[in-house]
Amino acid sequence: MSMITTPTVTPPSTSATGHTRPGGRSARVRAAVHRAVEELIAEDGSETLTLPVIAARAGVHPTTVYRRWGSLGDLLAAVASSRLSGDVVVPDTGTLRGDLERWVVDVAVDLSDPDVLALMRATVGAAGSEGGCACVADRHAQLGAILERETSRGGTTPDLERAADALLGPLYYRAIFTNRPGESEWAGDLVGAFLDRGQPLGACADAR
Amino acid sequence: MSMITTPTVTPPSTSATGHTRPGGRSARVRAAVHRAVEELIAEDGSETLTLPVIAARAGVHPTTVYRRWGSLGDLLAAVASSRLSGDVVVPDTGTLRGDLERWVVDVAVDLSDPDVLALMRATVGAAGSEGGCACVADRHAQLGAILERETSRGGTTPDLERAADALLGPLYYRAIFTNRPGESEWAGDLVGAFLDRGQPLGACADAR
DNA sequence: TAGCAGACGCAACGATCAGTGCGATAATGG
DNA sequence: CCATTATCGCACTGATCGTTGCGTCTGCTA
Repeated sequence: MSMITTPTVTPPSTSATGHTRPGGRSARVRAAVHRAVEELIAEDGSETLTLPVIAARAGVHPTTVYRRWGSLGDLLAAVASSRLSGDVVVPDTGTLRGDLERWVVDVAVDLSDPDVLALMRATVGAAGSEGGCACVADRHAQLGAILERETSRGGTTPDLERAADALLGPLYYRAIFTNRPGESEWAGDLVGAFLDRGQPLGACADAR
Repeated sequence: MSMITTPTVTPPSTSATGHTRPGGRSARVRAAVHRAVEELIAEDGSETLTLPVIAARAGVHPTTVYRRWGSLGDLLAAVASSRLSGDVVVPDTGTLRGDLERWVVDVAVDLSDPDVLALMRATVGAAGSEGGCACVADRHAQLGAILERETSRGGTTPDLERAADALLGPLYYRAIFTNRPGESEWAGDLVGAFLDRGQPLGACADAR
């Protein structure tokens, strides 16, 4: 097994809300609504984003959306949690550095998509702290899996919190609070700055 | 001069929109609307946050809010830019490390306020990328001032971008995407991890 | 002090939203 | 294959939003 998928939920196929009836029509409605949310956010950027508009785009009655998801925040959190999960697999390059570098670059590439950014912003704004957690929960789990595998290799691994601070922190900070999404090159340097801690001060600017 | 204030705008006193008439009534209306936004966000957390509600809380006619600020996103960006600026001064402790440590702790304390968090989340969600920039523009300028002063002392300073990634990144990442706002102790360690780069891997977890 | 112009309040309009019973449909389990 | 029940569509209502035109007020300037 050279690739392990993310250890989050989504076990079988469609993965509805996971409660009662993940059958055919419900899954179809869910997919349509999710796609409508992504499309609308990609177009208007969370302006004039209301439940009736989403329902109309999805070809679904507004009542359905109100009943299944309740509020716009919950719907956005669900869409974000579903969209931002599962599309990044954790590679196994044999070394911790290689795993981190490839994974960080993948995350940076994903974060460079304006649609993903708009979805994350809207989710954070409408769903509060739980929305923010929904955006990065999967990434946190992936990072934990990478570190855990290094542990199973017998290597010494840094703390998960520290790794999240040093890697996820700059990535998401740049994505949300600045206009430069951060290129792949810069993301790779992030891993170097985190792992290689023997360089003198000031040499980090051109340490590549 | 032992303290230098932030080098952003807000030169004289009230600082209206800066366009034409910063006089008495306009400033009063502006202050009332700003306070209303902060109060409402602190209470309901950006749920049911609309312009008529804000106007009613501020004791101002909704038309005024619509005409002066236009959209909810612009209003939130203005409030955030005003609220998140000027309340943190850049101390001068004599050393780069001391300046950074005190400033980072101040930022962490400010970010531990739930009201500030709610305001930032709402701004990011409603105002898009410019809203995010408005939230951290002042902090970026303060960090630049700290580094610039170290340069004027003759010391060698790290890159501003790197410093923002290593300090602002974890701070705002934790504030927005997690529920743990990050204590002062942890914030101080951030500076150490950024400046002291001679520790072996894995020792950072208990490097305090 | 007097005129000017920007800023505000008022009232009204159309449009849309959020929410609620009720019947119909289709997916699940025996 | 059939009963059950979760899920969805439909029609409807009250409430609120966003916007506009016009008159008034007040801060600025000659």
